[in-house]
Amino acid sequence: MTAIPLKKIDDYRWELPIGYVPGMRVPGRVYADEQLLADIMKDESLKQVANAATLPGIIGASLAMPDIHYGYGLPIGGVLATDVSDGIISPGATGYDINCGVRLIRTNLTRQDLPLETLKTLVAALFAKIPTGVGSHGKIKLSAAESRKVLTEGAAWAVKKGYGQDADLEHSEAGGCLEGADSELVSDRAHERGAGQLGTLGSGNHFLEIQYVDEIYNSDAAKVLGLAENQITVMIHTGSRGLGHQICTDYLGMMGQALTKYKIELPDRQLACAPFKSKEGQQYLAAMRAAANFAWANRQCLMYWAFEVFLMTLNISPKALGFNLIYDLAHNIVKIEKHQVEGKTRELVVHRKGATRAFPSGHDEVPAAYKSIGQPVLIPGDMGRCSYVLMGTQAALEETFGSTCHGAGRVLSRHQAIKQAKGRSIYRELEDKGIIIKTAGRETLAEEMPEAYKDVSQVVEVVHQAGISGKVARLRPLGVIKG
DNA sequence: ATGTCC
Repeated sequence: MTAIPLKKIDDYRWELPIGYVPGMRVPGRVYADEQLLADIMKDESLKQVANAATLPGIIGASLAMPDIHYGYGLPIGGVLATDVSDGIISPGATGYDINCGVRLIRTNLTRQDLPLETLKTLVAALFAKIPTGVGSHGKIKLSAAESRKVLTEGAAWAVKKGYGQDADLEHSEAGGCLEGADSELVSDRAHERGAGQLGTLGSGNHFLEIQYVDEIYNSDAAKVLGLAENQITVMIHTGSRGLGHQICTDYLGMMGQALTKYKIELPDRQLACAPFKSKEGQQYLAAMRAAANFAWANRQCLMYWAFEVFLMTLNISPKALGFNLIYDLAHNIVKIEKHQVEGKTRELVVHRKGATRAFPSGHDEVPAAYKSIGQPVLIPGDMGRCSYVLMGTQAALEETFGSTCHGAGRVLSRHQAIKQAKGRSIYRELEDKGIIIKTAGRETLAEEMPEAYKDVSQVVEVVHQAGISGKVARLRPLGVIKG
């Protein structure tokens, strides 16, 4: 095996020099400590970081967050920015689950309000109400006309239908809707797959979790977000389901042909792309935005049903419950953003694939309520350990196009995890730690067991120490439903 | 992630 020529910049930054892969236009830059780096070097993800550095119009560096692992084309945990004038846009660098993302909800409850029996009842009720599992269908069956509205209006569609309130939209990245979505550029098959899946959780690492605030690192920021120790929160992690997956598949096909048409040479066809300004590039952008809007509507519906379950199960008033959205963000998406590049403002095509936007205080796109502290960054961990709330920083804006990590990142493949879980009861192991789980299938529980993931605390420590986000609070799981 | 192989 050839050694990877990584150059240490400091304890948390590593450079992958131009030349590691032929045709690199910029270096790669990896955010990691030595221990995480050892895991990262076990798979081919650094090669994928280098491959992305060959893409036309790439700006700065091909970036990798500490939770990177091997993915389709670009690693999960990769950030790729290109210039709108001469750069490309790539579905493989965005990911199959378009606008996979996280939503965090605060409540007025504390841990004491949820003794074990109440918690069990709540988890069972959530599992009964919210469809989970691969291919699951929800209670909303969208007509063709309604489907088009969802794809252009996003979370606002759900709020208009009564699933939530206007304040939810203000507390969401992009207000829960990207302008410029075009439902006409979404295939019939994608529409069909999405029609029955609005308000469903899905499978894999997607979850709905009841948590409590276990530790506060920044009390001023926590106060602005409405978080205090022992408070109950709810986190929802899901995306655009079969609809986004189908859109990615459809456009990967189109981009494969675009490579020939636009004479783009790549080290890996999984990075298939088209010039941003080309017809193909613009069509993918508009379809990708439609999928992103579906995902925002999806998380909005799920939040509303969770709200109903809490009200019914605990038999309290909405006011007493105080079920308010703190923030909702995308961690698989392409955004057109203005950034400073060598002292000049340039418009960039920012691909974040398993990476979270982390804009600083004062930034235009941070909700008014959080302007003083910066954009909330939500980092889901595995179901046995913890999740984090961070905030965006100026350093992130300057170094990583305003980006940070997105989660723990797998260390065991699904297959390896199933093998290691043989003969064990993961359910019991978690219950012994006070965590109540309900999943559609035993296999998901094994695939998603805590040891299948890196320690999210270590990942978060890297981005905190590197300064590309700041720790605000740690959340511990109490009850989880999964697909 | 994903009607985990149209």
